[in-house]
Amino acid sequence: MDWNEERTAVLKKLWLEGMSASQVARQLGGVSRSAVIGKVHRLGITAREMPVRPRASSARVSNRVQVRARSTTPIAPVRNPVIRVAPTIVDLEPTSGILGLETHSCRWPIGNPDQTDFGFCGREKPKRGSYCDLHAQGAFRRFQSAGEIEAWTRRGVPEKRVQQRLG
DNA sequence: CCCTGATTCGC
DNA sequence: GCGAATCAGG
Repeated sequence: MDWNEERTAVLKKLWLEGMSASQVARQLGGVSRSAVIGKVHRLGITAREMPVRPRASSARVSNRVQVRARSTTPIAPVRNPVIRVAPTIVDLEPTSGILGLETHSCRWPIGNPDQTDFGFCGREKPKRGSYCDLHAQGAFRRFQSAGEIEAWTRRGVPEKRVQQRLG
C-alpha cells in the first residue's frame, strides 16, 4: 500500500476533519495507526483546528452509537518476522543466578550456561526492557532474514542468543 | 485494559 | 519517505 495521491487526499481530509489516527487508518485500510501518524507528520498537518477541544477523556460521542458504527473487519496487518540478536558486547561479572533475578534485574546472560559461574548481569534495569542501560545499548539489531543473521554471526560475534517472534 | 498523538531511526 | 516500536500520557 503506498501513499498515492488519492489515499493521501483522503488521509488529509479525514485527519483535518478530526478523525483520530486509528480511525483514519481503519477507514483507509491497509495501513496502521503509526503509518497514518507518520504520514501526517511528514505532511506537516499535525495541528488540526480545534475550535473547542472537548478535552475530556477519549472524546467518545456515544458508546452505543460507536459500537454499532464499527464496520466490517479491516485488514490483517502483515508484519515481517522480527529477529533479534543480542551479541555479547559487554563483560561484567554476573551478580545473580536465575533465582536471584528480580523484576528490576538485568537479564543479560554472562558466561557459559554449562559452567557453574554462569549468571545474569542482575544490575538495575529500567521498567521497560530486559536489560540494564549498559547492556541494552547496542544490544539489539533488526534482521529481516536468516541469511542476514548468518552473515552477522559469522562476522565473529562470540556469544549469541537468538529469539524469533512472529507478529 | 482500552485508547490518544509524538518520536526515533533502521530501512 | 516510510512506519514499527516505543514513549508518554488519558
